[in-house]
Amino acid sequence: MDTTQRTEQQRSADRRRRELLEAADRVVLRDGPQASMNAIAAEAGITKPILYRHFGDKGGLYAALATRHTDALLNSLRDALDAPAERRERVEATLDTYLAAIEARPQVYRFLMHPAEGSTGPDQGFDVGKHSAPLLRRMGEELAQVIEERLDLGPGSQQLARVWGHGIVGMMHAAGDWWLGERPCTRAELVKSLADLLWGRLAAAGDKVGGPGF
Amino acid sequence: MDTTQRTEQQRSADRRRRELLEAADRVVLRDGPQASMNAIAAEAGITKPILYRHFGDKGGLYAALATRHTDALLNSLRDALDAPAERRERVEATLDTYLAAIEARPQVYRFLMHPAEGSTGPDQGFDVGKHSAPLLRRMGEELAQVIEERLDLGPGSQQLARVWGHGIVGMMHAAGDWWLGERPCTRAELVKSLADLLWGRLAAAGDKVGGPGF
DNA sequence: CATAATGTGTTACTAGCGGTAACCCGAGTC
DNA sequence: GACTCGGGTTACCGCTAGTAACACATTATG
Repeated sequence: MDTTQRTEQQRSADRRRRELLEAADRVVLRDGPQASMNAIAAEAGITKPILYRHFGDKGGLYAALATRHTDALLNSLRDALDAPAERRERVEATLDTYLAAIEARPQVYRFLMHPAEGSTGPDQGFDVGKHSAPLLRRMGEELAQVIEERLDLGPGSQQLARVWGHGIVGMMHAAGDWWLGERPCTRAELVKSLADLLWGRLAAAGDKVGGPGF
Repeated sequence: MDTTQRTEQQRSADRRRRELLEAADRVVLRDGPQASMNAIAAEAGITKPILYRHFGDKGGLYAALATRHTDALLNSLRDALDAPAERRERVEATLDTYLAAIEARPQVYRFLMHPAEGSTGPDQGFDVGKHSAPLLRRMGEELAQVIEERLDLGPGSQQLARVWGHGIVGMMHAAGDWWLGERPCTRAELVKSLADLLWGRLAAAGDKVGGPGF
């Protein structure tokens, strides 16, 4: 039988794969999104073609790497979302979890968010770009699912939940990106401000006296 | 005096610059964000070094191109924001303006949003990336300014307005990006859903019966 | 035991990118 | 006529993603 042999090889391949991913992780953490295949191969102590045998192309490597971090982050977010507390507290916890993650490892974050899909190569249409739902989309869909599962939104709830999921994720992302660059306030303040926004303070705010209103 | 001569040259240079930008526009509209300097030069009927003499590097060309479209879009948004109507209507008009813009010219939109900053070149740290506030930031700042000018937000209003500005822009962007890819509903529906989100319907919604609440 | 096959790795290459140095040529000027 | 000078080109550099072809070890098989 070659099944045992195949599993043996499979295991070995998986181990190598994990080693390569860890090396890639280190390089990305050091060099950011511009990490080149050469650099990653060098860090792993091997040469490029091996990387390509394992991951197909840069998109494949990106996908594998992204899936890892994405899964980890999504798990954290789910935990925050599932904590036993008031809705507002949960929202704040989720926002804070996300912001803490991007604060702790900005290089990884930038790699995930700005996958440098420019791909100087001649193959742009091939399978790069479609590799794995680029984190933002996945987060949006996940959040949409949670919203749709737990909130009573009346008719058209599914569509509404999806719009909100992507919208909220986008809000979180853009604000986080800006905050990470300028650090204009503490994380807690940012969380509170965003939660206030989601709680309708924009609609509730009064016009400034003398102004034409907004 | 050489002032007349200089203005003469200046005018000529400006004309060329505009021609080049229009050529670049055409290429970007056709090829998307991967438009190469070679392709742009070819479209303009000239060769690369001229482009580099005019714009410094790819970042400079991007900046010039982006500034153009960004200014146009920002003007449209300001108009929508300044229309004489209720706040809710203004917000909806602004959202709709943005979404209509990205719907009308998705290639340009993708070029502006995902500048392909990967920049395979060896110069990543030089001045690329810092060129011009990448649209999202500019929109965020503009919106923040409008919010801060017109709304009475109490203490810390400036910070709050900036967080909201970037957050709302991010929401609009992410939802728009997703919508543009999947087209799950009409533009009007999307606008209404987003406005509802901003109006606090998330906080106001009831828990789904039987569920643990959100 | 020799030989074929198979996985694992390398070197050396292609094609295309952003960016630049060096040259080239026509138009004015002394 | 020599001379600068702005606008243009060719030919190149160093880098990238990706690949073809070759080399070595191990293992299965005659």
